[in-house]
Amino acid sequence: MDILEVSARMFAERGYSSTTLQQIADELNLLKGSLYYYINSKDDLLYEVIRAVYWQGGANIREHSKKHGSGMDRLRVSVMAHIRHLTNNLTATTVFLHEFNQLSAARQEELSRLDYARLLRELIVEGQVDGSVRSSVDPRIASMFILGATNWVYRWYRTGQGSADEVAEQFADIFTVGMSPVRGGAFPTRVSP
Amino acid sequence: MDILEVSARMFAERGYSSTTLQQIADELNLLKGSLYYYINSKDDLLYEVIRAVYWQGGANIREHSKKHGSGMDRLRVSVMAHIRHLTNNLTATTVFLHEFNQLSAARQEELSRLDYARLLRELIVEGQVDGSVRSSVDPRIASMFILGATNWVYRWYRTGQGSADEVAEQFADIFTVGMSPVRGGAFPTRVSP
Amino acid sequence: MDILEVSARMFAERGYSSTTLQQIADELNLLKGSLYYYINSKDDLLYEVIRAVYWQGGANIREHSKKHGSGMDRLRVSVMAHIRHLTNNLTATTVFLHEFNQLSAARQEELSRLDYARLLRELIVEGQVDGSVRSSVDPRIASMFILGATNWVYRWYRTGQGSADEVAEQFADIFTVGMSPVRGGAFPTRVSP
Amino acid sequence: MDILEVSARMFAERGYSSTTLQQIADELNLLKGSLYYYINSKDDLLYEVIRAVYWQGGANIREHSKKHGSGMDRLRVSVMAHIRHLTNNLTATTVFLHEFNQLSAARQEELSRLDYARLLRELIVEGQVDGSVRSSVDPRIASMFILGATNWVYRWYRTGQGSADEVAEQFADIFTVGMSPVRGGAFPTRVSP
DNA sequence: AATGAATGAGGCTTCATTCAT
DNA sequence: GATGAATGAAGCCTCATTCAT
Repeated sequence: MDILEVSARMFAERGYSSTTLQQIADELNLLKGSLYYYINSKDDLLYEVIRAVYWQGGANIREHSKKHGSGMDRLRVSVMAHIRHLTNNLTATTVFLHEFNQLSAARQEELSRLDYARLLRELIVEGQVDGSVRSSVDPRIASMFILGATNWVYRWYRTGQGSADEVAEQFADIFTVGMSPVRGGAFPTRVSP
Repeated sequence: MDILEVSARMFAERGYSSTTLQQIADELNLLKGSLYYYINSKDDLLYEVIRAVYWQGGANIREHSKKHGSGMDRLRVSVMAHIRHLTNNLTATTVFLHEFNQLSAARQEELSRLDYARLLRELIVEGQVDGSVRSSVDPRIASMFILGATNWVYRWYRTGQGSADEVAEQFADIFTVGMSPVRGGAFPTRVSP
Repeated sequence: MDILEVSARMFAERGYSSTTLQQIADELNLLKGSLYYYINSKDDLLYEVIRAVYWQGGANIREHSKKHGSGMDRLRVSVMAHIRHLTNNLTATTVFLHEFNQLSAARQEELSRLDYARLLRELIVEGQVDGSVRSSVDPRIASMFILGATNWVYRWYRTGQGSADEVAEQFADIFTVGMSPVRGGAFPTRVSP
Repeated sequence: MDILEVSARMFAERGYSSTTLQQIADELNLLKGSLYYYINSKDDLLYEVIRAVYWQGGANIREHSKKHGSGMDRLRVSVMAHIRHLTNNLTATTVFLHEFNQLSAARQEELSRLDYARLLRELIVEGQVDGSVRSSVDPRIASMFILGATNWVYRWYRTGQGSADEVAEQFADIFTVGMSPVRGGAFPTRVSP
């Protein structure tokens, strides 16, 4: 069934609540009412789109976070893998990040059990234990920093304008260096704001 | 008029298109139709909320980007100021970041003339010229990296849980160090993805 | 007060129910609510505009219909006077003819007591008695014929494009000749339809 | 679909803007919203009603204007046919003549391409060329004279009170005689107005 | 004489959903 | 598997009218 594909694309393009079942049906050469042979509700459609990319994304991060290496190494690998995953699934990721809170409270709750930020936070903490991450870093804030940066990618990355690998590497270089223990000298001077 | 305040709060809480004028009117102890004494359309309400925080935010970044110091210094200062601005305007920022694309194409266009990312990108380029930013950094990608991280703040930052200053400093420390020219030695070894 | 003038003009231009009190107030540099210092209701405004031109028009016809001469002579004179009256009062006439049936049933009834068609019909009948109007003419149909022709004038006559007198004379020539007893010969041959 | 029929009747009876979709739906035993399964907007409903009778009317006149005979003969035939057409389509004609200017400017424009008055004017001019119409007649004014008389019919003609044929003949007799070249003598003396 | 803030009723339109066929 | 006709609830918006000041 490509109802999910079509729905994902349209939700991504014009937003969940601005997409009508009529439009989805048109795209599928079906009548509006006929959709209900396949779905139970518009809500379910959104849920399915989000759930799929959400679990895949989580599995992807988790898988890479279990590789060998320091905390920092595994953080780097996991985030790069995450960026590749979301650039490979741009429409679904867009829907996920944009329309998550259109889901019912119960479903939002359900999908929050797999907490991307927590996965990253744990890697940072492990990095601080093994010395690969600077101890002055606040794991909670830093994990949100990285997650925010990656979750913004769908807003500007367009296939064809530079490879996803390049983005992943640039991102990783910045936070890897930025969170490493200071080497060879003083910390950069602060400029008072 | 606190129609704007009330609207901003409700748009932030439940989304623009899930907020009804009925609900806004109820909150203000007005009849639905009475709102039209103050506004022209629901759309205008969204526009006003977004426009205000958008211009303030831009002015704030721009102002700080003109201070003295190296490109990196000014980048650090500007981003920290931006974080303080958005934590001080959480609801409006939420509406801005979540509902921007519910605006008419014309209004999106209008509000895109002031491009936050460009402001940051310019500072990065200037930093590369003056040597305060590592030359291997891609200004376009790095500016999006920082903007993404800061634009995610509204999703997890809640007043009372750690100060905004702390967030700003942690963020700045990471990208400042992360984008500096390498000091005293080799670049961290890449882990193949 | 030129509320009546302004209203008449706007009713003529965009129709009674498409004209809002807001628009009328704007034109008068008043606030919408302030109109109610002068009027009782929008309905009254329409009524006043129509009543004025209606009575004037009726008085005008009646006056001319009492002059000397044959029935036909007086019909001619009255209709020509009527045409001059309505071209001199184009906006009010437009409102009268276009919006008459937006009036309440009671007011329509009231304004129907002065029946233009009846005035014309009586002249035609008198003309048949005195021999100035062909006896084969049906007075009821002929009076409607003339009234229709004149009541259409407001739709195409524009000040400046030929004088009203010219229109009046052309009209009068046609129905005067057309309703006269046949002279000097046979009636024009009918073409079967 | 008898949505058009019902709508035409109600528009004729109480005017376009005083007719609500609620009333139309009630008449059809539908819910208000259900109408939109059949129509796109209230405006379209008006357009369809008018367009249909408008084209039919134009085609009817044009067809008869191409018959054989003098200009006057064809004018007579065409006008008589027009009267029969409008008496046969009283409600639609009423809507056409009363609500035409409630249409959007674009649609008014579109429907003005077929200009009834022009068709009549051309016949009059041809009549002047072939000698069947008096040369002193102003074709533009005379065509409006006839069109006005016929366009007024819907206001007073009621089925059952005299046949449409009778009306058509009376009308035709008046303007036919009235516009013929003078026979056997002087023009009727003018009465100075 | 006029303002300004509201009211309240009702209008057009949209849309997810249902259900007999 | 799918259609076609409808439902029903709700949404945005308009506007004549009121009334305290």
